[in-house]
Amino acid sequence: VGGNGSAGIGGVLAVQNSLMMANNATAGSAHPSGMGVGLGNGSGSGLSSCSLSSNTNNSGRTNFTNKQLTELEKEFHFNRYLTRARRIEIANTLQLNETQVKIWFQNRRMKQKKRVKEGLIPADILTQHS
Amino acid sequence: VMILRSRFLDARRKRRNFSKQASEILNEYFYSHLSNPYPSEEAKEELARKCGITVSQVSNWFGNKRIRYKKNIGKAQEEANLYAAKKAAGASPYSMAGPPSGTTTPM
DNA sequence: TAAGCCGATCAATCATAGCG
DNA sequence: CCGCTATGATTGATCGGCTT
Repeated sequence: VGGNGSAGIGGVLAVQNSLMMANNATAGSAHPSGMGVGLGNGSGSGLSSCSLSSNTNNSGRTNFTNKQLTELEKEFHFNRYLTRARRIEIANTLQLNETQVKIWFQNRRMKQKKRVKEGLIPADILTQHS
Repeated sequence: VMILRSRFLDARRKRRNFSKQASEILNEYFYSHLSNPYPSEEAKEELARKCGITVSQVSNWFGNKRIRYKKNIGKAQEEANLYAAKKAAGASPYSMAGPPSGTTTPM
């Protein structure tokens, strides 16, 4: 089922492994808000070409490698927020766009917030207050 | 290769289908608000309570439902539509406005 | 004015549950 | 017991709104 055409053998393969786990705190604020209505949408996908070292699927989804995810996680624990310089450095090292690194951190923050919210994951290191 | 492959089956995808009743409640809400199937945070909390699941699970359910509903339209989905029509007839303090389509959705 | 973040959602995919 | 479909969860990326 290899969904994606990840190499058949001896390739990168790799399915969602268990690369998660982290903790932290920082509460945010949740606010409801009115928004678009109705279903429908229509993501305009205008993809084409691009066969560089980006492993994007048929859609515009990038499949990060374990290495990339590991590095991002490591960096995240070090700092949940990136500075422009750091972002550039990481993007360069991992061969990703600055935007992808930025987005990854944003999603990661949300993910953690969610975990703290319901799940009890926490403990978080970095509670430097009171 | 493929080694690593999910070391330990994380408790994440170890899902358990929601109870029939929970699905009833969720579907009722969904079809009763087809014109805008986006429950507010408060609504999600209440649905979560009634269904005995978490708010995230409610969000996941609606997310999946919306997408999968679209991918069908014109299938058993319309059939499920009468689901709401039936229940809504009984009690539905919500407003049903413009349904997805009159008859058949040309496309 | 532009850039970043948040919150919600989308869309594709994974992995398992459940039924025939 | 096996194969297939239904369904819950994960996640890179997008959208609108607000802040800096």
